Amino acid sequence: MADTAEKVPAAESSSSSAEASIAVEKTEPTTTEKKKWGDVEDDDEEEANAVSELNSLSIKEEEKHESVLEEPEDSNIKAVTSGDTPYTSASRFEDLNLSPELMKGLYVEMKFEKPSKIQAISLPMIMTPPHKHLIAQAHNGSGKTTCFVLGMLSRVDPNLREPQALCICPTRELANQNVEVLQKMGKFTGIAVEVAVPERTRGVSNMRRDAVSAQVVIGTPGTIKKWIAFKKLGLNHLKILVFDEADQMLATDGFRDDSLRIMKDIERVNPTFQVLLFSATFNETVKDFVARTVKDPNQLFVKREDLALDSVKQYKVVCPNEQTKIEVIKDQIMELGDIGQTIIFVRTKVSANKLHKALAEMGYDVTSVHGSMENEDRDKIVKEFKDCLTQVLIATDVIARGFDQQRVNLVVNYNMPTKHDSGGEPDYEVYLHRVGRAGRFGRKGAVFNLLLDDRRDIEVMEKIEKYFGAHVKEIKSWNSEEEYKIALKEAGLLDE
DNA sequence: AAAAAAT
Repeated sequence: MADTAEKVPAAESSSSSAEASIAVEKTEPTTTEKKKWGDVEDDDEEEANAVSELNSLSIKEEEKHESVLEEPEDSNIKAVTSGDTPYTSASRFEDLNLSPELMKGLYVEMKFEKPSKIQAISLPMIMTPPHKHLIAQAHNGSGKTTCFVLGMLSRVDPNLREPQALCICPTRELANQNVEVLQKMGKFTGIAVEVAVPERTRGVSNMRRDAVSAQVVIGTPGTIKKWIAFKKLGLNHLKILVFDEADQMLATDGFRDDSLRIMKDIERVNPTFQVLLFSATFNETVKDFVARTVKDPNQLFVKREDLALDSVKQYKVVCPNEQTKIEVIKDQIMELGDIGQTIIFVRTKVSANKLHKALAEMGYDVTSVHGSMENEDRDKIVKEFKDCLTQVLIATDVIARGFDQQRVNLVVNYNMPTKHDSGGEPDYEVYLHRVGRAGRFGRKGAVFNLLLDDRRDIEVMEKIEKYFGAHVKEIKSWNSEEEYKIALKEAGLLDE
């Protein structure tokens, strides 16, 4: 892997004046009977509220300021602890007892100043014995990656040349990205990381490799399973297992079977290992499952209405037909000039190819990425985009989650995200994740939802608005350049 | 349908 350090998210905890005013209530240690996450999140009854007041440290937004930069971490994160271990929110990295090498990585390499809100709350929970499991929900772009990467680095023994931390991700892109973050943050620690994703060379010689000696392994389910099966990934010293995009990793239509299998394999060897589950979204179904699967976890969560990023303005455009969508892309989106990078999400791989071809034939410089491409092509396209060599990327939902590129200011939903099985119901989680590709760490951004002029699309959009309690403004004429300009100015992406 | 990856 080439050195890609500078593309790695580095600003997760860069400070702003807004942060100074955030009050963190340090509640006394709570002695809590185990509370299922679902009990609290369904804040339908007073009972739930009572629980969260009594048993949680509740970190509240201190004041609403009309700041231009709305930081996602300004909003409420509720914590529910399990057991009687006291946790104190870490307002500074110094509070965490990290090694000097790790501190240097944070300050010098990552250029962090202090923990973001989710980091301040979750890191003590991750690091304090008896190392309880953790389920953590936090906004897109709020620094979740740092939480578990730092968690892994701090819990690993650099002198033991055995795998001790394992992180499982839904896509190779995400695995690679997390590896880069870990390498950068752990640069001075001497901790090694290995990425477990399908090799370029699909073939035989794969399993002739040596057993992994790196302390940290990050990868996708299939390859990890394979390494375990072939005894290339020893589990004897594994003490921490991380699921990135955990709701997807544990969803029935996701990677549930693989994930459970890996968990069981580890549990057999080491019953006391710690599990960390991170995502911006956890729907009710997944939540229930998680509550039954992971025992007595500490829990952090965000209310659905607080989850939409205020810094990203959302718009909808009703297009008379499919062809006009392409014209919108061509005449409006592609002609915008310098507003940063853009991701155009489409529903299928075929649409990705079609749109790519259509735009290329009109002379536009775009690239596209989806799961049927050769792995090395995928890597290359994504790297080019991260290096800012390309401005507009057409993509399926491969990169809907987690993809961190701070210069993405505009997301276009060429197709709205819908669930396949339930008759065109909106996929709320995917929508939120797509939107989250813009506005990383509180930056400004905009989303254009291109709707076909039929009931289905209109309804999907309405339901999404209702679900998140967010207003999505309409661009009244799909071909009015002026309206798009106004929208972008409003979003803060265009000057006068 | 997409995603991972190979039973």
